[in-house]
Amino acid sequence: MDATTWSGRLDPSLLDASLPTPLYHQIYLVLRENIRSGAISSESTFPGEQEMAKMFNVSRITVKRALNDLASDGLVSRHRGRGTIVAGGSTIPMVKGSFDTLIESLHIMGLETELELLDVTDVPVDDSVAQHLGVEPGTQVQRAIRRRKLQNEPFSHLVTYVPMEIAKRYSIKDLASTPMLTLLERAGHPALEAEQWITAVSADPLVSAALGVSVGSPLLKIERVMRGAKGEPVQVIHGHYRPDRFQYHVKTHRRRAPVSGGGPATWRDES
Amino acid sequence: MDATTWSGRLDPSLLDASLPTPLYHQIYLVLRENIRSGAISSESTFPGEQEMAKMFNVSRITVKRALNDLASDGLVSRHRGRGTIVAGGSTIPMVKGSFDTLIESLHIMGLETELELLDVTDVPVDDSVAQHLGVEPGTQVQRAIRRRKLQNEPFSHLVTYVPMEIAKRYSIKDLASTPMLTLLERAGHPALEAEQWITAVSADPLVSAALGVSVGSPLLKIERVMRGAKGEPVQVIHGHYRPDRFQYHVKTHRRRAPVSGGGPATWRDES
DNA sequence: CAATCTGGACTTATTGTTATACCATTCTAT
DNA sequence: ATAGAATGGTATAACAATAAGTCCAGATTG
Repeated sequence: MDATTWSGRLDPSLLDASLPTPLYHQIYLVLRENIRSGAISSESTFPGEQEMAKMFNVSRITVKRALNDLASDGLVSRHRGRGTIVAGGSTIPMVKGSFDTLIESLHIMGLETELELLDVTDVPVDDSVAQHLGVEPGTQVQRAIRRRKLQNEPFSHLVTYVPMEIAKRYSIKDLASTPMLTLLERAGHPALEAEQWITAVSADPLVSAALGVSVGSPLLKIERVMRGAKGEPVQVIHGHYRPDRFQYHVKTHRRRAPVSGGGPATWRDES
Repeated sequence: MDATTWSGRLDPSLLDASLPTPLYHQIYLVLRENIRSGAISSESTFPGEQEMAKMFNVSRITVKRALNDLASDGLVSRHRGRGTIVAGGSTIPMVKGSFDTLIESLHIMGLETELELLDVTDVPVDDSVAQHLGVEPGTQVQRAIRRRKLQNEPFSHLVTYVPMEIAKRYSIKDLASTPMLTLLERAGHPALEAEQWITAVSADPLVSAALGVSVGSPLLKIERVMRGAKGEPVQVIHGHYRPDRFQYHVKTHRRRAPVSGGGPATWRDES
């Protein structure tokens, strides 16, 4: 086996034909993920279209379309007679979020990224947000929709809900120019505690349009509740992040040496 | 407005027709996400098909198909003359991962969930894993593919890579019965440090088959490098998690009181 | 320079999506 | 009770997209 040729170890019989997603797009997704994760190293050459067609058990033209889509994304380059080559040096800027140093992380974000204020409206909260904010469903709160960019490329879509009594202590102008955490501090409700839930979701049309991704493509979703000195909720954030531009990074270490074969030990975050 | 009727605040003009994803599926995804996140409370009634068709600016039959798909997932119930009602009490068991108490979390998982050993093979590592393990690409390592279930429903797909010199200190039989962290301890390389990267990815055919989800559906992906006493990598895990059955939960608090308008403060995890 | 690899372009059968029109059931106001 | 107006369900048809077969063009390699 040639070291510069990717030896696809993909099980062919696993594409699902009973799906609304066309085959060529499924193949596109698989290959893109393999490229992004580094499982297919850059500068390496794919097997030919014919061979890949056999691998996936589809027609050659189906593979071709997937590869062409990758090429139009700039992830691979294709040349007659030479083959399809994984584009090297894909220096996509990547934002790294971190739990260890949440605030530093947010501050660095604030410095290195641009924030866009898309909308500010007072809305009645739905059940989920109401529960987190500790108010009755339907209560009016201030909803701000913001978008964060890195080098002019959007990577996160943020919907924040702030109780009216806190929100009325700053202006919409402030919102556009000042970090929200600072505004909350000034309003007398500094965020002291954060609780987060992290999942993955399909991009819905609203968010996908804002982030420039396809509807249904995977996004990292983070729901965050910020609480003040008395444990009172001061802010709820629903954040959606492009996984190709944003990644959460966590480093933990064990608190005490493990006992061989023993019970659970505890870990804590690095400082 | 009736309290039991969901007042859809969905922007109609945002469905993207220039995509491989059909309209009915985009609508399905949007509604499903709204139900799952709690934005549409359970027991509430949707507006009629006709009205929703206007909302999304599509034909009634397109909305119908989305709603039928939701119904066949058991998320809503539909009755002639009555309408479409969000199914209540969706007691889907959910596993909660946590960074704060990584090991406890893993131990609880080990107790409350079932682990399946799907495959153990010695394979040459790809570039990405090689880098994390600090070995040359192509070096042989032990790869174990495992699947974790909660109440017989799979929720995670785990691929672990262990250097051969560590792997040969335990048997495959051990692997099937004993937690991996315990095996590593016994092998003289207890995991003392963990580094994780969290993103979202589309399910590729291999993982989707193992987890029982559609190809292309969103999954939470966690890459974890475990290191020993001297910082030597002892294990690399590539984990894929079903977002409807697994969620990461993090609670952090600020280390010191913030200075109003001041510089960055630090946070750390709750203990 | 010829054989053979590579990807590209064209045509076509099939499938899937979406819309229009009409039917069945349930609820509600009379 | 009963009529009307909700609701969702079914049938048909136009249209678009997918995926396969076949032939063509450029590059590489001996």
